[in-house]
Amino acid sequence: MAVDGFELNAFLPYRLNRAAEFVAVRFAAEYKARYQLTRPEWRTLAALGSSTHAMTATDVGTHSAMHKTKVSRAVSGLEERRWLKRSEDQDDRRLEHLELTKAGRTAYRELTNLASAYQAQLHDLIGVGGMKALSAGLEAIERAIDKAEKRPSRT
Amino acid sequence: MAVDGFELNAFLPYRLNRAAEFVAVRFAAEYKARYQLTRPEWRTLAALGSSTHAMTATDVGTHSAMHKTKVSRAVSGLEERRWLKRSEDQDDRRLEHLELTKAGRTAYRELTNLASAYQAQLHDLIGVGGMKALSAGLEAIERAIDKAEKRPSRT
DNA sequence: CTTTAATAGTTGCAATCGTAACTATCGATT
DNA sequence: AATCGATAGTTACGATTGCAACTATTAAAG
Repeated sequence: MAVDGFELNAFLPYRLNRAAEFVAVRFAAEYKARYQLTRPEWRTLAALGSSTHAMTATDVGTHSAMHKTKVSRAVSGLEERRWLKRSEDQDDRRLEHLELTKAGRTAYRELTNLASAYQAQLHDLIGVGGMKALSAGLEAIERAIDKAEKRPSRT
Repeated sequence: MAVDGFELNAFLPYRLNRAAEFVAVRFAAEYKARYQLTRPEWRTLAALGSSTHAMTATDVGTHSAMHKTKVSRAVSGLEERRWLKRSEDQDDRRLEHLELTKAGRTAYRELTNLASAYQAQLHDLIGVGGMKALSAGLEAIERAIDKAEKRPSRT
């Protein structure tokens, strides 16, 4: 269709962004309405809530692909709500370990109910096949991300 | 792994956003450095450049999943560079048809070279299988988006 | 040890964003 | 044809963002 060899509809960053935005907007509207949570806050809550052990802010950033200042502010926000508490690392006092409080875990559980319901809607929308393919494709990217995180890069 | 039934690593909005962000950041750095282009500007340029006919601002917005104010500003930016020209619709004067100028098409061609090179890198990074799966999955979402666009929704 | 480089996290500030309100125009209803 | 509701696009303004610079701390190099 294009004169030269480039096909925008096959260009991954464009397609991914479009899909991610489409899918995120509706869900964000839900938790924003119910909890006045911002996107970075939800993503931080999710990262912490899904982890069995405490994480540092940097961990949250790499796990969610968020800029460190975004994480920093989200952490402050969640702390003000008393959904999260920080604790200094004894060996390395630059680090702070982040953990959800009881209230935070409760909120997380409620949010995951919303999330599950939304995931089910998406499932209906794109079908089992689409879901499986997407999952496999995202896994491939996630492997690449992990690989890239060993050899560092500024985010 | 999670206590309840929710698995963040299987939650589509989170995964998509993460992947999209990872993939977009590196590419954005390239065209920002070479052309001082913002992301919305690149996306608008891309939408127009890949289309055979003129588009309205609304078209650009739905095609790229960008908010209309973002599109509006990106259009102004591209117009100032003289990469894009507007023309009023004769039948409906609310509409303006957007087209790239010669300079705009040239820029688009240069940008698509960058894009192709980047796409090749991604291809290497995630492999043929990952690429195919991802493509199939994204297609499923894109179909869903098109469907959703018939029955409207505020973006 | 002392100096230097690297890392974790925060913050000031300018740039960007999205909501809501606005202008202008069109189509439908009466 | 006057009114009302919808749509295209813009803009004012408060909120959010990311860059760069900063503090504090640790690791590495000499």
